[in-house]
Amino acid sequence: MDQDQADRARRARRWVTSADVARAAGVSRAAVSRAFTPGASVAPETRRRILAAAKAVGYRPNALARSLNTRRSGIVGVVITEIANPFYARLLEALGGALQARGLLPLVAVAPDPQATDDLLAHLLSYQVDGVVVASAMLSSGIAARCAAARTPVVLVDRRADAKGPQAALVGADNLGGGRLVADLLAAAGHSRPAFLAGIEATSTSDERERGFTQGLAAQGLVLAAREVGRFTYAGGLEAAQRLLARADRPDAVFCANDEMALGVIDAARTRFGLDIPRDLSVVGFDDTPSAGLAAYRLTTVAQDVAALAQAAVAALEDPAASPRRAAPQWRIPCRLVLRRSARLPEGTVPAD
Amino acid sequence: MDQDQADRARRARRWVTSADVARAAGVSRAAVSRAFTPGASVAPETRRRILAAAKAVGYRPNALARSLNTRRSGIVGVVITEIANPFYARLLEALGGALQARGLLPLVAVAPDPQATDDLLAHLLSYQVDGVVVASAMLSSGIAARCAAARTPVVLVDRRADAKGPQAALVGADNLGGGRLVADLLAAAGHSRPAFLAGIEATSTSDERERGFTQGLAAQGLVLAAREVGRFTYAGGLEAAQRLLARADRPDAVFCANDEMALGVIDAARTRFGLDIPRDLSVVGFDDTPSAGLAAYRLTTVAQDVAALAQAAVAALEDPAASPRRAAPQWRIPCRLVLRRSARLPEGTVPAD
DNA sequence: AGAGGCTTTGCACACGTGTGCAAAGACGCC
DNA sequence: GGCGTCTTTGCACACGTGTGCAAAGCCTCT
Repeated sequence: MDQDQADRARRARRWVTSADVARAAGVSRAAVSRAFTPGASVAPETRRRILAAAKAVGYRPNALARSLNTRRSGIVGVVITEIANPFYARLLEALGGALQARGLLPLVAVAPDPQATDDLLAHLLSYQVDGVVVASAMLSSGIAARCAAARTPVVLVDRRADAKGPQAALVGADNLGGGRLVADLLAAAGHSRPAFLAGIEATSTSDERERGFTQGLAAQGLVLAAREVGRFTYAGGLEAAQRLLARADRPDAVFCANDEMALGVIDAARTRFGLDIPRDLSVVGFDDTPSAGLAAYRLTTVAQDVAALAQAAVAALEDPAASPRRAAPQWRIPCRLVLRRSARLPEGTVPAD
Repeated sequence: MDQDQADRARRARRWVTSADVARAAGVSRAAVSRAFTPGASVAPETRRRILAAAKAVGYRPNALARSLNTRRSGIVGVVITEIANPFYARLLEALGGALQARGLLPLVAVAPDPQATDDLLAHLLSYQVDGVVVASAMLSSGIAARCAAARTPVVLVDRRADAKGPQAALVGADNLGGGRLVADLLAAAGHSRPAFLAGIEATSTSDERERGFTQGLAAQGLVLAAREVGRFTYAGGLEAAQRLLARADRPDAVFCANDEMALGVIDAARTRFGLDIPRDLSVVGFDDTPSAGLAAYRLTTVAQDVAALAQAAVAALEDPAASPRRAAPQWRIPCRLVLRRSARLPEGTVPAD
């Protein structure tokens, strides 16, 4: 009696376990485990009875315990900075959806700065994550080696890895192609003095967009008239425009490495130089952020297919070839030009809105 | 010899475990465990030797196994919808930071719609999360009961729980106070026909902001001149403004339940009615989204202290009183008015930018 | 009816860690 | 030197689940 009472008191503090269900359904604990494992060998009638008993006592398998011996946690680590940046916010949302569609869940680490990535990644790794998605942060060679040792697939989204050490799989927008699209557009609209506004130097996204742009211009017989750096921010765009538009040979078009800087350029052009967009200056951005569609801007921009990006990242995770090795696989998602009104339109084209 | 070789082969596929470290350091496995537990009883010299050995073999404790018998996973479930909404994106970023500061990590579930919340929450719960933060989704009474049974603290951010069943702790901005701030501002600026643009009916955030607004107006001897609903979206704001501004007794000020709708109202007022903001119409938003600061809008708005919101949510999680019970504790974070140029300024006040 | 094959079930071990308990060792005091 | 106290260490069990293996049950075919 006393023993029973003590037992009851202890039970009350514990979770409902598979043993409770087994007792309730009159089967062994192994049968309960099998009832919750899709392909397992259980008689349909037994499974039904067990599931009913489980529902009655409010049982759900403990994912932690399950992970411990299946060696699959169902968790994917995600390292990301500046979620407040609309592009990364959309990416995270799409990534979450893509993971959930496969029964996975993202364990998110917000990196205050790129240096913090290593510690966070180590923390994520201690949860035996089934994979890691690193967005907007460098991957140090040290941590990459650890992932390789743990046989944990790593996917970099829109970033290139540290040159040294094992390479990780890479998923990203086709920045080169996007840059070329803009070059073609500006050339077709008859611009002659195109400028480029970079984000942060030595960033793969900014670099690739620039290379694609200049290559595209060259193919059309044009050269870059000016170049500035705007740190990927609105304020940076304002400042860069100040320098860019004060030049004697003012550019007649600016391609910005992201939308936020493009909005800054437009505002500076209007308020500080009294220019009309796009009559006096064409401005093109990158990302197709929500603000780009606002009536006051109607920014022509290059849209990334965020959903496809997320799908590819998850697919790369499941592909064993994604685990760090010598030859790093790459997935490149095509970009799409969104024609609005911040850039002069070539003959015969119509804006999206 | 053969046995040893087979053993070695199996080891190669396994993770580095505490037993490996114990062997390397010449101590028992228990000592290794204690070396990694801050307050545990180990001789300093022994701990040093063990940590050195651990570093040498590349050992990090398995968080899953640890969670299994400490009953603390170090994971906090976060249910959130529409991360793409800048306010929730900032919230998630702040939440991640606040959790990490306490050694916790957010396991994020993206709810495609409020109905999906229950399944996702159940999934999160199976990972024995130490707590759950629900943002932007209702909490059904069924799942609330399950959390209570599992003794898992639940915090609702900016949402009220289902009226029935156990209540969860609630953290949110002081929406009533925010609404009153706007009422006072508009009254002080001499407006006589204030309108309100609601987000989604029966949403606690929209309702509370409206109540604070109308109460504040009443205190100043004013009444609501008109009221519309805009679904919290830019497009909804455009449409609502269409109806609002076509009225014979056109309002001279509109308070919108969030910034996105406010931007829609401004754009509709300018492009479809040729109004000047703020000469012909004052517009005020809520949230202080990044777009609100853009030069083309300079939206006067009510800023929520997102960092404080996140801090409070984490604090509420750690407070045992936050676990579902009869009396639900509430945390209310004060709001701050950000004066820009989309609303007429009272005498003697100066805009923020 | 009996043999053979297939399905279903339970036992027992494994996953990697934390921790109560007791034993062993170190140290100071009389 | 002996005793008591405090620190340090190891044993062994617990956490909750999955799964290989063998036993048992069932069906079919001869």
